[in-house]
Amino acid sequence: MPGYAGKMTSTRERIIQTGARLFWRQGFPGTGMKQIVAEADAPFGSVYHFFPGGKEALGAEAVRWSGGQYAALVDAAFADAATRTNDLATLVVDVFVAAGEAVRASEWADACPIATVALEMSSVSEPIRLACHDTFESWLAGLGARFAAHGVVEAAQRELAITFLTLLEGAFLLARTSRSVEPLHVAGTAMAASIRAVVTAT
Amino acid sequence: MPGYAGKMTSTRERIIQTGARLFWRQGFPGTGMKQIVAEADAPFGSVYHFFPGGKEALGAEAVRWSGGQYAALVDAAFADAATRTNDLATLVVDVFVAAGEAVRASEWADACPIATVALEMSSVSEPIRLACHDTFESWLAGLGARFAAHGVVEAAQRELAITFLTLLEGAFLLARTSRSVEPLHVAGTAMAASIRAVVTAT
DNA sequence: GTCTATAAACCGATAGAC
DNA sequence: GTCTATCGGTTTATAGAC
Repeated sequence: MPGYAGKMTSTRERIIQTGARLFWRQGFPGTGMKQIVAEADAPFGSVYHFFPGGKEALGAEAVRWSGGQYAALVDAAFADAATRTNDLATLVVDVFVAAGEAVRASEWADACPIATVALEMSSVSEPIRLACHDTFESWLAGLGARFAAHGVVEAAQRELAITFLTLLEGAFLLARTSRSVEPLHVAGTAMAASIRAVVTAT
Repeated sequence: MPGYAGKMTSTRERIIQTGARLFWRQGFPGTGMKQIVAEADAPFGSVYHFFPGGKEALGAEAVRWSGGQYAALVDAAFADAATRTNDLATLVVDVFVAAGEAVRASEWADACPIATVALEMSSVSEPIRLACHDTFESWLAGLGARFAAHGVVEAAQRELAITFLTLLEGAFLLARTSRSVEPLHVAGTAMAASIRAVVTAT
């Protein structure tokens, strides 16, 4: 579980990070407060001391924390792929393949850390929906900047970023249910096609 | 909620259809057996009479039922779009736009009927994961056949089908969290680019 | 097969001692 | 700020009358 191995400092941080990990794996309704404090090695009352808003407030905070962690992970994947190629279309194919290997390595359990919570809670909790929305938007901004660095014109940056995230999320879903990297590979090819379509048009 | 309005016959069918609707909206752990039987207007004991495997067995059955219903819905969307154009790339853009309007009309609540359950349960329940997997595969087969009817060569049919489903699922996720049809529109454009890339290559 | 009552465990949340 | 005990309600599942 890369990105979650950092040393845990305060009780509050330990609760957030443990919550983020459990919400990732089990979803929001599927994770109990009792399990969170138990695995965070914290007293039960602490969670309501630090999060007066209860489970909903903890969920929103955990989503935002996961978002920052995962952005760093994706950044690292891009940086690693950049050591092998400079062509953007080749680069994204490489990133999708790497994402597939990561999901396979987790035995098809760990893909996007917030997708499950987003689907479960977007029509139920406005604070959690907003946390997911803000997180996705921050990812899109990062992806757009990355495409810009590779010469993609400004008008196409956001569209390509949305295409990238959409393909990644959809492929994660199919990969987890099929226990196969095939959807990630196909998504990488599709992403390359979209990039080439934009580059050709300009 | 189109597709769920058919007359309900047996108690068993009523439980499956009500379960499917609630799992769609609230996810699997977020839906209680009590709520299902209450809304299905069935006695509580019936659910364990018809589903000795308990909630897990009902969940798998509900997923398979939803899969059939949704396939018919997507078929209808394609048929409707086909009254306006014969070009495959234009057709898929039309279908993605229509999907976006459907999600908007449900106030960003109803998108894919099984995606939430798939993410929640794929690493928890093997019967439910398999039901989701089989459902996705049946959708892919239907999409592949549709592309074949539009002249897509056999070697590219499955790849394009995966691209379509991946883009649709990812765009549904982003649309629900952002409350915007933008991801569906971008996904439609990306799908068109993939189709044109295949057609150009052959 | 239908339906009710209830078991046994768990849920989120709170009170209050320390 | 830490920790425990507990409340009231809910969960899945079962037992057993009809």
